[in-house]
Amino acid sequence: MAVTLRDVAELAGVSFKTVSNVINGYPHIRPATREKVERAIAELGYKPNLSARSLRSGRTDTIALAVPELNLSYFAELASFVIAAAEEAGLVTLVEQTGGDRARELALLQSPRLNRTDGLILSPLGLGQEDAAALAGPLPVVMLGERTFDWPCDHVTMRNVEAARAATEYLIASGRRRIAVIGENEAEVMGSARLRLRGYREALAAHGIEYDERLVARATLWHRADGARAMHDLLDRGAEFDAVFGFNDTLALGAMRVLQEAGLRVPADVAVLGFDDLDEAAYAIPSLTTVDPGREWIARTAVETLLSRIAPGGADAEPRTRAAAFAVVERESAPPA
Amino acid sequence: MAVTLRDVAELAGVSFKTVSNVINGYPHIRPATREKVERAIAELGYKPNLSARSLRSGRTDTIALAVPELNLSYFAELASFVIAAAEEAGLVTLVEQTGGDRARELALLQSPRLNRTDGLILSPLGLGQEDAAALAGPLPVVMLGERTFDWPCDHVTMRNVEAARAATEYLIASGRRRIAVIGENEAEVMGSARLRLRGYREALAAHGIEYDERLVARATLWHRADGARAMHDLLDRGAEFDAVFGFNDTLALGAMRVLQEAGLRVPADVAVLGFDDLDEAAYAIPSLTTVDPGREWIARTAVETLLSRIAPGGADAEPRTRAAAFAVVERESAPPA
DNA sequence: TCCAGAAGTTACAACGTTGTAGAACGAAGG
DNA sequence: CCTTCGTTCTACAACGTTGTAACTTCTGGA
Repeated sequence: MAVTLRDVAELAGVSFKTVSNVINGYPHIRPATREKVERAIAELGYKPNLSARSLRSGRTDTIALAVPELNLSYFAELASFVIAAAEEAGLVTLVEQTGGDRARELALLQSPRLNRTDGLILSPLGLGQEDAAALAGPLPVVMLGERTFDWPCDHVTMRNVEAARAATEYLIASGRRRIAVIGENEAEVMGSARLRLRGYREALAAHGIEYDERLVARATLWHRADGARAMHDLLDRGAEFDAVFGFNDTLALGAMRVLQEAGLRVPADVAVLGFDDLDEAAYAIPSLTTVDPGREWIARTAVETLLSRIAPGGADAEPRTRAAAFAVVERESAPPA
Repeated sequence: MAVTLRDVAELAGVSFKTVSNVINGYPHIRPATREKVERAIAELGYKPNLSARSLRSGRTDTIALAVPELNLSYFAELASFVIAAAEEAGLVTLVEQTGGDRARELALLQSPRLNRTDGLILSPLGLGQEDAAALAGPLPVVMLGERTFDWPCDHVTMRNVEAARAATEYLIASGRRRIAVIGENEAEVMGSARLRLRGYREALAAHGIEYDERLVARATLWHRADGARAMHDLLDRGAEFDAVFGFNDTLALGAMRVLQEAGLRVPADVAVLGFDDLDEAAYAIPSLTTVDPGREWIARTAVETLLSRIAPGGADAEPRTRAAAFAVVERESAPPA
């Protein structure tokens, strides 16, 4: 039913292998032959069967991208960049959602689905050191997120600790002293939450401000609703603070909403600072001061790194870790000093 | 290098076809044989080669989802639901971004990439009636968006006209008379913009309010920045209005931001109403009154529709159109009467 | 005891492509 | 005119799976 190489070959009056050669840019073909073949291809509307091509050649020209959830804006924007970068390189992207769940992350790594893929970009939340073996397979994997475990794969990451420290110091520099944080999650062994908390604590320590556990609000998932809930917790328990650092923008925005519902003014009474620099942050009211973690660079670099792994001989290189530059983006919710 | 059926067969001491039968759930297999085979599969960590399976069987267990951009929150949330629904049905989702560009939409429809796919869910912006031929191929396509053209495929849609009319009537009922709209795009022959504008005009007409072109602001893309720009246009040209209806939430949020920058109070001076009910809308300040278009239902129904097309014999059925229920979600930016 | 039919297993041929090896052809060099 | 060597094209064999059809081996009824 579908048009095959043989159909094209017959119409062009050549062997089907010659058609294959034309398609694959084999150099030694007479211009006249090439033209005949190309005309036949156009006439029949031939499209190569990619399953057959993959089976034979081993290449799929497809990558997988696995994120916790696509309706977390950070991951949506990340995915958008990854897909665009992959497309530029001629690759299609298959998107998986893991829910940030260790079991689902592991299941994905074992899944035969990935064998229709040349590599995986994974943004893990649940995996730990004990899962290193699951990554040892032949499939190239690029991890998004700090190299906190000794996993045998490339990492493309943001500078969580440094950025969180810079963000906190920005608040301190603007005169805030009682800085609450939202997003701590002790279940996460070594993910962003822990690293950003560390940066926060380093900043406090560097400025002689005591770490106060009462200012730390938990949030396992990082939706707006979780930020709102966390802020309610803080308010309910009578915590006193003059700034809030949300471990991501959605948490910060959820919290900011609750602050204003409670009659507190942002930034007059409480400054709010986020992390991610979502498109949304610039349009919030007040606009959200936040950390730009270099999302686009991360996406492009992840694709690039994966491509160089996939390339012949690329599998042998030592695992690399590359970190994006970050910047505090000054806006209304936390004005500079 | 990879483990194949033959390796498993050898270890289990059966023919490789028997292994295939076990994997495919063929009923007539002795329990003892099945167990031997399963043990061998587990021991070798066998995973079927999906390219080979696709080549032979014609099925790919993959669907493609094409949206304009994943960093438009509406499409991110939609994609999240589609991927989840597909996964429940055992399908993997391949995500494409078209930029809402007719040429790229057409290119995708022609692309050999889709032959590694059992079907496509497409959210078109640029296609028109003249492109019907491009849809006539063998690949099942489910369109998201009103059946404004006579395309030979299924449609799963929101009730754009009715919902926009209801939204406008909601504003009218709350006492607003000068209602600006943001998002008109005459380049789009018959997309959401046109339909929502029609609903708006119907509502005005039904209440004896004259349609005033000066209250209509254009926006080709529907990012927050476009909403902000459109609102600047309205303000710059001295348009007088007591309400704004953004054709989607991001436009409305961008506009709301500019309104407040200009010193106008929402909703006291100007009511703002959006369309989409993004997660974000509930946390905006003020929270955004909007239309819930039934996004999750649309996503699930699109996957379901595509599945029934893919199923044997499904190709023959008449094209169906199914529309989601909608609801105006009352929030602060446009309080009820 | 034999036979029919079901249960259980296997052999073989595709699916459409690319890699390898080599055949046919022509041009250049002696 | 023969040899050599590139150019151009072709034949054949995979890649790993599933569909078809056939072959055994059982089971139960006459």
